[in-house]
Amino acid sequence: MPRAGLAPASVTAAGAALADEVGFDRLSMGLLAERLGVRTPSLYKHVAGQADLAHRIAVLATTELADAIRDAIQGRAGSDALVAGAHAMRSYVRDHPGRYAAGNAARVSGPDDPLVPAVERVLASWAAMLRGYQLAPDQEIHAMRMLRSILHGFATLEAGGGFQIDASVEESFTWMITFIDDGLQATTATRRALAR
Amino acid sequence: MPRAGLAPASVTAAGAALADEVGFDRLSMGLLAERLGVRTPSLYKHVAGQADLAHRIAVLATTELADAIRDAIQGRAGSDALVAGAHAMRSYVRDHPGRYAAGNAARVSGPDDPLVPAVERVLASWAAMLRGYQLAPDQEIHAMRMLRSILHGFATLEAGGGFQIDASVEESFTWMITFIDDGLQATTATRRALAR
DNA sequence: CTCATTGGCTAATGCTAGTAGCTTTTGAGG
DNA sequence: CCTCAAAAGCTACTAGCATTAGCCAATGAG
Repeated sequence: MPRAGLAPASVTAAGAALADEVGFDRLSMGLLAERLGVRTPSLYKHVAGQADLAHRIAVLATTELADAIRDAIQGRAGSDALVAGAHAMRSYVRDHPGRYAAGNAARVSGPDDPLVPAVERVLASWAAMLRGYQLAPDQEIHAMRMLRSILHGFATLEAGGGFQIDASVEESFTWMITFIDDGLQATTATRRALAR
Repeated sequence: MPRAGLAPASVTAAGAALADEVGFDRLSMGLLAERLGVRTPSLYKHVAGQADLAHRIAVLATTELADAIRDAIQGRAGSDALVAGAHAMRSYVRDHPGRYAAGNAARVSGPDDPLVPAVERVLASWAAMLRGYQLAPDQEIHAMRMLRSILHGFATLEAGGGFQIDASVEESFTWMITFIDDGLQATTATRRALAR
């Protein structure tokens, strides 16, 4: 019997690709094994089980998402950075719905969990982007949470087919980001006016 | 063997309660049967299977959510209605995370699916609330989608333990709703200024 | 060339959803 | 009060998926 040349990373990558195809909730060890041309028990030589596989996919997805957002924001500031970052995130979720679902389902297992730095990188990119708006320090956390809520909410509703009405989802997204941008600028402007 | 006096509605209600306790993803037929003091196969006399049970819980949750939002908005307008409706939704998801997850996982099965009118009632309440801001007609759909995104996103992130930093989640929510309210009012004001 | 390690396999276990078919309760109508 | 058909429980069983045990061949360092 010839070897398939698998490794934890390649199994994880194949699992992520499969999750994107069939949906994270339909991902099974048997299906993944079949896709890799191997029998189910062989997978256990590379990942500890389904929970481990899901967690590895989550780390992969979060890392990829962090990269995508960082690259999009790179060299931009203010509105440009917000628009670019937001679109990068939406694109990522649309292209990789299964991985993103894995990322949402994952829970941090301990202090050494590689998911922790991956999540921190995503948050750091958003924080860097928001810095361009020069918000009051005590408002940054609120703005950050709002941003995460709106982007995560839009992405998951879109992925779940939640936007049924026949109106451009693209247009709604742009409108929404403009709305947030205007509001953030107004928040800063108000603060400056009060400081005078 | 005495009868347990079950019915589709009571099985659904018990399933919803159990989902809230242990999480929607951990809900199983066996666990629900045990909770109801009955053997697993007996449940199939009342619901067609796990998929049917999940769908019934989704309909229940969506209906309850629609009621909660309608009651909160009742008799209020503008900012008051937004604040009340948003808080009602957040409270509902915090109190019933399992049901809400069932609602999110559900897909409309056909034109006679009772999930359809339930979802429509939720959307109708949000539409009624937004009417108080007197937005331009072509902006209403965008505002609606933004509102759904932000509330759904915040609720799911909160339910999933996504807000780790030691800052008041309550305060963030209030800040966020105020931000949206300000933006909606500014949108209307801008339109009025332009109309002059 | 040797041989320990690694990665594949088959076989078997256990858990969960779901089905078949039997029995008892229930309640409507004689 | 009796009859009896429908409904609601039960036990026993099947099927699918995750996982484990244990075997054997491929690999590569010495």
